Amino acid sequence: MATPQNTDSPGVYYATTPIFYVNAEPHIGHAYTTILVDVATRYHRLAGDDVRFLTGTDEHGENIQKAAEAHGMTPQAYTDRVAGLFRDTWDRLDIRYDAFIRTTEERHKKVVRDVLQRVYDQGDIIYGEYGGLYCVKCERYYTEKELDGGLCPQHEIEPEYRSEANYFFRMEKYRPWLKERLETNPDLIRPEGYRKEVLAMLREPIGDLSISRPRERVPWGIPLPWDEDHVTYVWFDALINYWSELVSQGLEDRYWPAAEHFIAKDIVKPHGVFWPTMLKAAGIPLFRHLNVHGYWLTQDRKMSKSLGNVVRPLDLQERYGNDAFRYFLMRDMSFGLDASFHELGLAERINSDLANDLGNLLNRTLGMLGKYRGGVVPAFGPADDASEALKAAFMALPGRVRAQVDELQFDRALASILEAVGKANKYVTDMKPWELAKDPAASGRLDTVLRSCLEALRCASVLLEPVMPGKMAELRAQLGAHGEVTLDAAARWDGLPEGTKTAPGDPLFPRVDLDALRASLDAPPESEPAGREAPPLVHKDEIGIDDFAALELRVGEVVAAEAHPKADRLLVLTLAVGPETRTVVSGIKEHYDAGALVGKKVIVVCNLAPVKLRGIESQGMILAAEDADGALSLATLDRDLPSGSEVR
RNA sequence: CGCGGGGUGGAGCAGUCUGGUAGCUCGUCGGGCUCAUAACCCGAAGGUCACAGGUUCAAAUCCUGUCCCCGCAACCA
Repeated sequence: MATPQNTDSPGVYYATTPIFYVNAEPHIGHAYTTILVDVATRYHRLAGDDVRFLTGTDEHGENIQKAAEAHGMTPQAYTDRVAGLFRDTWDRLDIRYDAFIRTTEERHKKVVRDVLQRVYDQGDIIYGEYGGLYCVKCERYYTEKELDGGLCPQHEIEPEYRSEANYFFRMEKYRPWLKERLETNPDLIRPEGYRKEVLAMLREPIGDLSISRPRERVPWGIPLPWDEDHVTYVWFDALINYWSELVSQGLEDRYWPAAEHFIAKDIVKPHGVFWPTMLKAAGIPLFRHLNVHGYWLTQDRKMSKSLGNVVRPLDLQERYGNDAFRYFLMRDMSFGLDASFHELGLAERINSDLANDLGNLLNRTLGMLGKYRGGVVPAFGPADDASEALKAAFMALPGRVRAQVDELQFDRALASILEAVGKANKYVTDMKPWELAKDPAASGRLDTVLRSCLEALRCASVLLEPVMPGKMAELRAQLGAHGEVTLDAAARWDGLPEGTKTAPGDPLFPRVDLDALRASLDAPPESEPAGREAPPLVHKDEIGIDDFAALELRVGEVVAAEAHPKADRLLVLTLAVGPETRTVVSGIKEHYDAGALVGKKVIVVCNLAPVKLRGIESQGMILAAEDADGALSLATLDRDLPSGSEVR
């Protein structure tokens, strides 16, 4: 599991989540990454490793500033509130993090400034002089490769050389080094697919990284130590949290090279490209692994706020229980791949694995123990093949689970454990303890069966502890087990002292009524749950009537519409505006079928400067309303008026 | 020819790196058991592992090509 240069600290495990951007409430994506790290760190704690788990919040930048304004709060008050929201969520999900870093904390800012200064002093941060070929119309830079015969591919004009008043990190300089590093460290980024993706990024110039913004425009940031008129921009601020928190506690020597970063696949580039080159420039050793997981999909679309399909983790936690929810997330996603989230799938998983197999094994075992042995743990009776086989299956588990966890195969680790639980259930059926109980001569054999089941349950509870800390503690409480909870304890078949009094309780995992759930899922959707406050509107600067009158809006009739041949989201519309015909390229392909648009009368902005979009000139734009979820509706006419009519 | 992921019994997935009788959960059908949360156990039906070539004694797995689906990027005047 360790890479060749990082074998120096095999028993040390420093795991991180990304620091989450506080412009929204925590959702399932945040929750999954964080639970994942919680599970991974808890497994390493079980194994006795020296573990540190860091999470936190990213609180700087223009968007935060705007969001704070929109809520009528200062940035500090706003970020305080949202950071608190994240911490509350993690508490409720039973996340046991060791440290929580906020990028607005002094201890973080200090380290960021130190690192910046160090990189600056050695000449890897440069001002202005870098610049590049800039197309004034696109308002962006182009690399020579992107240019079409030296001309901007969009506007076919010659770009000008321009240098911006920004600082740049000389990232490109480190590209060959990083490439070589990834080639010689095949598991630095894992799973494999994401390593390949980063290597693909490194095949072409990655350019230098803009790392500052003028402070006058974005005051909510960390000023550069050598130029207080600029603040750090995004990544040089955020990524350093993984290092700054340790430094602030004086723990970098103890934990650093053993860093395990966990991220979702959308931030592979910053973590796979920016971060390693930054570390290299700062003279800090590389992290041990970058571990990349996929998305949870609902209705096969990415979970996102704009789609309005956010599954709120707290809702599910309340309905199904935190432990069962964590179990589902770990069991139903193969690390690195996307997975589908369906409430029904969650419920089925709970019933089959947790209620029927594990919970029921506990219930039937304690039931028999109470009936036949007064609820007191017996010594083993004589051994037999079946009991030995069951024991062997469980004794092989800790090593197997450990290996699977090291490979990030949490789904398989859980399957392995539940497979052993299944064997225990079969063992009960095969041994027929209820018959042994009728035969006084079989008393010793009955002891063996009961004791074996008890040990199986205890071992399973220890191995499942990292995923379901609450329920597994309950399970052991019912067993009367008070021994230590370690990987070693899961590798013993004598962890429950004879004479222990068990304490049967309520079913550990009540079954979910699937028929009722199916019925409720099929039922017409309830109206939007009340009580969710609408976010305040963000207003633009006030304008005068003259500004408005500068717009030339007219009625246009769609006479033809077809897909843009070179773009996925664009339609090419041909509009009749009075006697004129115009071509307008519009980004509505996902919302309207081309055919259905013909004949519609829409509002056209006629005096907008024409622009080439993916090779086709658009002569104006059409108006549409867009809601918070991204749904579009074209502005059209209430009564039929001829095309060309002016709109005011 | 932008980058990447996926296509495996009715559903959802693992297995593919490291070829060797195709596996898991759910669902269906039949049986067993009765300690237990209508749970547990056994058995059956159901798959030409997207398609076509190739390598091999042997291919879901390796190679080549094709088709389809999905993300990302680009694009949204």
